Amino acid sequence: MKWDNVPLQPPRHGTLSHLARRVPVTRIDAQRNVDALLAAAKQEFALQGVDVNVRAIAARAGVGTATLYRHFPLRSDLVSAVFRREIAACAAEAPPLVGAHEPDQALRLWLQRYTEFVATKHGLAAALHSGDPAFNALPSYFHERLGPVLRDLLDHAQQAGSARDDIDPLDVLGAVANLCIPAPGTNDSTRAHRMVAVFIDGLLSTSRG
Amino acid sequence: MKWDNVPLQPPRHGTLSHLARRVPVTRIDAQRNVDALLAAAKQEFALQGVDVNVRAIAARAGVGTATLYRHFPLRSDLVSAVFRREIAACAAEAPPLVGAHEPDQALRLWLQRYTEFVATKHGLAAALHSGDPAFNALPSYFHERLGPVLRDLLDHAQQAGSARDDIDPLDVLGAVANLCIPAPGTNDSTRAHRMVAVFIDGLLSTSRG
Amino acid sequence: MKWDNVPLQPPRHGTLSHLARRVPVTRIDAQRNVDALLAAAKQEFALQGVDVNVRAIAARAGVGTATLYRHFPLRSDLVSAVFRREIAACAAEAPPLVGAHEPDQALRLWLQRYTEFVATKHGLAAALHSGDPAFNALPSYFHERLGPVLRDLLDHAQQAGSARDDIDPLDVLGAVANLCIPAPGTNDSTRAHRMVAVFIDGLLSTSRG
Amino acid sequence: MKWDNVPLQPPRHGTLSHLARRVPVTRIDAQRNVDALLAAAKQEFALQGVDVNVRAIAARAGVGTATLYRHFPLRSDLVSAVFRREIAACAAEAPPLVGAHEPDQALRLWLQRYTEFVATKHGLAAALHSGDPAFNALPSYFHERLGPVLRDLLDHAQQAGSARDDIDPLDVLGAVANLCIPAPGTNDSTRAHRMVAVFIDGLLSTSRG
DNA sequence: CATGAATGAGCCTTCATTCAT
DNA sequence: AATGAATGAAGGCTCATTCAT
Repeated sequence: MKWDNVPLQPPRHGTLSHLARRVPVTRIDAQRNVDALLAAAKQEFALQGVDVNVRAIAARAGVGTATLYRHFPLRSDLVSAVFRREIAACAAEAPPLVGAHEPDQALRLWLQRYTEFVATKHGLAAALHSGDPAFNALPSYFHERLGPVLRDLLDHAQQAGSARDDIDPLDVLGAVANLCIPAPGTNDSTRAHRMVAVFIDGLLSTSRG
Repeated sequence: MKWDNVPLQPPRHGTLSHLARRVPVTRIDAQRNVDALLAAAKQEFALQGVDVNVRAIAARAGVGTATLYRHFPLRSDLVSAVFRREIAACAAEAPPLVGAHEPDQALRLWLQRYTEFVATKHGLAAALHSGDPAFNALPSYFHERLGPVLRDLLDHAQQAGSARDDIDPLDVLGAVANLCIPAPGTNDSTRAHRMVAVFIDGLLSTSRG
Repeated sequence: MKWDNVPLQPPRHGTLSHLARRVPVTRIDAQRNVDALLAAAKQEFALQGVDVNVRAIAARAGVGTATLYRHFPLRSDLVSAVFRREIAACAAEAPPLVGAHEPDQALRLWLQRYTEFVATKHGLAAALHSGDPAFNALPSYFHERLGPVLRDLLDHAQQAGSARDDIDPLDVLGAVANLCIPAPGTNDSTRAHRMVAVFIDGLLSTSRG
Repeated sequence: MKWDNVPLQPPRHGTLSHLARRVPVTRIDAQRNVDALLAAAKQEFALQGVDVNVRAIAARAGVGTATLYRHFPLRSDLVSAVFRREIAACAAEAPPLVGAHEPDQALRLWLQRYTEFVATKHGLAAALHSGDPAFNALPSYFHERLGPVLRDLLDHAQQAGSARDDIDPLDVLGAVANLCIPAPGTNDSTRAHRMVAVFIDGLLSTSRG
């Protein structure tokens, strides 16, 4: 605990020989392990879901379990890191769509893109709702990155008059993620897209009972 | 000789006592335990999900674990038993709705009723997708009971021209169940209903992109 | 069918039936259960060994487990009862052999008969040595019935000069029983007899190192 | 390690440091646990038989149960490891005996040595016949190591004319092991040797009925 | 006397996490 | 910084035995 309170930039006086050790450089081998872990985790997540055995990930990465814990103390840290780039890419696709399509079509296309992302991460949506405290940090991460994006798309569609205005984008994010959970025993990759399409139709319908 | 013992034999003709052994009489204490187990399981399922610790259920019911296994050898047996009656009740609500409402409204009301049912069974939907073989039998049970019901409601709405006709009722059942999975850390009982309402709007929208 | 037994039941008129209850007779149905249990146990012993699941025996006999316990409080009671008759038959075969054969041949033939008996009782020998206290009473039962028989056969052979005289018949009984334990994974019904034959050769050899 | 503090990009060629990870170095503490487990298992096997409670072994070794599972995933792994060395030692005693004694005497002495080995492993023979799949690999291990040895001894004795030639060495191995099973409730360490002596006499007797 | 429901101790096994090397 | 050995708490399940009906 004490080490946590140490100043981030401790005073350096005296000789220079001890300075090198103070410099927080990422060692190359450490970085290699991080990369290997991310690659391994991504594969295992796809194969067995995000609640896969910790040792399986470490084994695939060719490192010890403690190494995994060093770099990713929380399970959610690992999941976040694995999907961070793809989430960013997903978010980055919105602006071009807004420029190239009508508001409702842009919304439609982006949500299908988001579906694509979630549906291919087997077990991700399920894990997000597992109730396991280890994943507590994940939803907020998703929300922070994708919430504003969807808010924007919804705003445009609402202004165009084609989308209902009583919906929280965060709810939509969660709902679509839920719809990506496959039915047990099935392996129909189109089902999620079809169900999401229905949901989007509902989002874009102005007359409702 | 046996004949000597004959007087010891109480008159058998005219009674069914000699057949009673074959009749599987439900003991009242056994029935009491079954009831206690169902009640306990229902509570624990709601609190911790259907994959709750077996001992927790038994403890709450005030019985030994083996007693639980005697009456419900498979986990899914217990889950089925817990939800069987409610599923039946859910299915039974459809005919009255068909008689009392327009087709689309009947569909809408029944799906919200189904939502009510699933949403209050915390962890049920998640467990259905757990991949645990113990739950393999559950989805088919749901489908067998509720599939035809929804098929009927959809048929009516389709004939009335208000519902799309390219949707499998089983998919709808699964999709709505998925939408009932609560967002982690939240406890918004209305969220599921709101998301399902959007989905229903999509179901009932004939013009789509 | 029970109706088949009906003719066995004579008409019960008279008024003394309430006195008959005082007479400690074995009720017919009780005897029927005992018989069914013995038959069932014999089959299960042969199929799965004497340490077979208690419920399997009761189930095959068509009675409850408690009924089994009532008649055979100890596991060994059941085993003893099952084999009692056959053991007696085995013992009874000795005198004729003594009369009809040379001493060594009588010994040889009877031991092979004993081998036949033990070898067909799968798991019996193993159970006798299981160390389970439930079987503590069994060996003495075997010894009491068969010990004197073998003692007699050995005495004759020793007097004829063909058998060694430094052997306890009880040890021989145990040794032969041990030799009847089949090699794991094998089902060679002749192996026990062959090994016992070697052992008998040793018993009957006077010159030894 | 010093090498770790060298330049951040240490020269890898010419060294094996990058391969070191692949080399399964046996940690001294791990080895200590393995030794403790083997010692504990040996004692527990002798006291309670090889199907003794896993926890008992771990407790006696002073380690957690999972540690036992790490080093010996299968029960048979532990049993094999415990007896492996002694079996090898037993096999190794044959050649000297062949060189120093007459063939029949060599056979006799070695079988008594084998008896010594088996007789002191209480419950081993019984476990070999337990039918538990965990022990399936054990008999073949015994046979592979000791079968050829006994085959050799028998060949010599047969060529010398003192041993019968119609016997499979594997059968002898099993028979002698069986003879080592102690009579229940007894603790006569000489009984096995005496019974085996008789069996050997049979093996070495050429005239038989 | 018969029943079979109830019991609960006890077993094996797995796995996230920590710690000595 | 990396390792992987060690941990021990759970959890599921079985089964001999007792007890209420």
